[in-house]
Amino acid sequence: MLNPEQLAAVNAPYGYNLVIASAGTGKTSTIVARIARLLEEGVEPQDILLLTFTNKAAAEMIKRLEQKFGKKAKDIEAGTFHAVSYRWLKNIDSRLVLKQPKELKTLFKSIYERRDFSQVTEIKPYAASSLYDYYSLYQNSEFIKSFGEWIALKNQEHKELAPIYEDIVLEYEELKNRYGFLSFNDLLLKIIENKNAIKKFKEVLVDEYQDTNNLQGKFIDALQFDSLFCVGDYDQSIYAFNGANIDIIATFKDRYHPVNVFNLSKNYRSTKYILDLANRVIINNERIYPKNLEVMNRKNAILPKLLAFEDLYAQYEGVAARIRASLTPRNEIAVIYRNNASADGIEAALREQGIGCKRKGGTNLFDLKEVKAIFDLLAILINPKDLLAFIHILEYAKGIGANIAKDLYEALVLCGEGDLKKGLLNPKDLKDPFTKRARNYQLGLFDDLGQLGSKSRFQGLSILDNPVLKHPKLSQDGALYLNELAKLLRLRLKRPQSFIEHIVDSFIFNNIKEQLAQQRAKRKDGSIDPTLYNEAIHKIERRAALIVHIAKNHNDIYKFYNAMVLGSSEMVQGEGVNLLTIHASKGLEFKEVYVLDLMEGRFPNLKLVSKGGSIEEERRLFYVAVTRAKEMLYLSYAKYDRVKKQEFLPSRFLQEAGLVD
DNA sequence: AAATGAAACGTTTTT
DNA sequence: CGTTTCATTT
Repeated sequence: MLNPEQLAAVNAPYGYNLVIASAGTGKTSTIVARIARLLEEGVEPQDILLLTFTNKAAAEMIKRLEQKFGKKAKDIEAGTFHAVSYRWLKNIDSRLVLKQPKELKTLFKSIYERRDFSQVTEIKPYAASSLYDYYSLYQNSEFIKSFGEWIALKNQEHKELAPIYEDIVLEYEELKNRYGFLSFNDLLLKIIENKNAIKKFKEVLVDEYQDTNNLQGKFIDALQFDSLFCVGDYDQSIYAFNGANIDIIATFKDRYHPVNVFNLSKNYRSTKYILDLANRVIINNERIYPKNLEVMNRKNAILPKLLAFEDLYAQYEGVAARIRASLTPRNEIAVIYRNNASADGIEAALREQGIGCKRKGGTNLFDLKEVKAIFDLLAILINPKDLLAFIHILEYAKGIGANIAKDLYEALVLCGEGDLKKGLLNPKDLKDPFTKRARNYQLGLFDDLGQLGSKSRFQGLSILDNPVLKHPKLSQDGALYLNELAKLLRLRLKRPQSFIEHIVDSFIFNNIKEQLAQQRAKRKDGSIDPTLYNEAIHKIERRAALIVHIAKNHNDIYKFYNAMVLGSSEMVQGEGVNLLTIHASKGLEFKEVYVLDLMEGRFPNLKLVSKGGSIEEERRLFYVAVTRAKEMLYLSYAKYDRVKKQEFLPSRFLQEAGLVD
């Protein structure tokens, strides 16, 4: 049932509509009802675009609409900015390959490391990783200045270095292009470039509008629509580090004419005590518009409780003990923290007390070597020129490192006329596929590659006639790996599930499995612990089976691969108590909430504040954290860290909340 | 150029 | 604590 405020928003005329929806005011229901109304009015589902912050949020809203409208709700264009961009780009080019940010960072770093900064200035240059982060932030926020200009303006001390930075970025873009990689940012940038390829929508709805950054803002500008419906809350903007620009929601009225602004002020989620506490703290931020929340939840109001502990680990144990004693169902309890570093402590304490829990984010499935290997093999299968995946796989062959792998890659691409797979299976018979290297030798830039070897060094391989086998430093193992890779590539498969099954059954994957298990079972003296070894093998096989299982839900191999890149962090495994960062908790609600590590320095995270963050943003984080709670809220801190021998003061937010003096 | 073992390092948040 | 980097040997 909708209240009059919600109804007013739902019935807004076509045009520019902004809904200010504070925490717990039924934002999702309002968006769902708005879409329902559009459908009832006869708007075609495919003419509605719903942009959300996570794919899970989009899926939930569509699910609710399906209950009322059946299958037709699935035709609504819905998802994150990135997921939707990907879907559209796929219509233009069906073979896109997304890369994990971590991988791209490695590529970036390899370019960075070839530069010499020492001649230019005394200033210590940004580390490769920071420079990459700055570049990503630049892409998300700046459209007029060049990267060099932008970074020079941001930090005058680096002005001398800016041309080098800019050159690195240029080369990075070039390489990314050559290897056929797309980053998350590229998805949006490409859509903005190709805006004519996108059809016109009747209405575009944007959820979590306060966390829109300039790139996403530009994306919305690139769309054609009759009507725009944005929903957000200034006090819940917590993505400044990703370029989220609070001005976008604040200047909505100035950028569009005429606008209708709706305000949802009735909070259905939390009790009065919880809301009062949240408001006492957020009031310390400058107000853009007044906030008078009306409390609708009047049941069992329990006072929020401060939990103070002498030591960090006493805190984790204490919170776990409380959860064990709690009568609330485990999956309605959440433990929320500012920094992922808090997660291990609380997870261990919960496990120790036999309490199941599920963690979102943190250990990405993709971070596991065996999972990475599966997807690298898949990448080689579907991307004709994936250098990084090729190097990663060949590095498991004895006698091959990054350098030889790169030689082989370039030679294969040369023999395959731009296609790695062709170079391996149907190579042009070049006398010397390593000419590039030889030319460098003539310039005196590199050591001699040595005499080309003979292909007949190797026997019994099905790729015996491949000219890249002439590489003088290629080992038996290396040749064997290339041969096995060729066998894998020769398969003509369709369904993602068969792809993954064949990868998992392959010689290469089993060899990698063996190597990883041995590594993981190694004792200090170098011997292998057989129990650990069997355990490791078992774990790897279970994970491989999990990937096969996930693949069953997909029909298109490209879509499957990219869905894994786009959505791997949204997957959660396990049952029980929810462990989340504040950022991950956005949009969720729980009956009972614990906020951990409320110490000055850690939360607010003052290191970040000094590096360009802001105390206001930290305060909004606190606001988001406490407003996840429906009935019970526990705020916890420790006075001392025994391991780091560090004393803590309670967070200033606890003072502002009136819980400590 | 690769493999191995020893030492240092560092820890923000997400699509 | 586990990963990343460095130094040494082959």
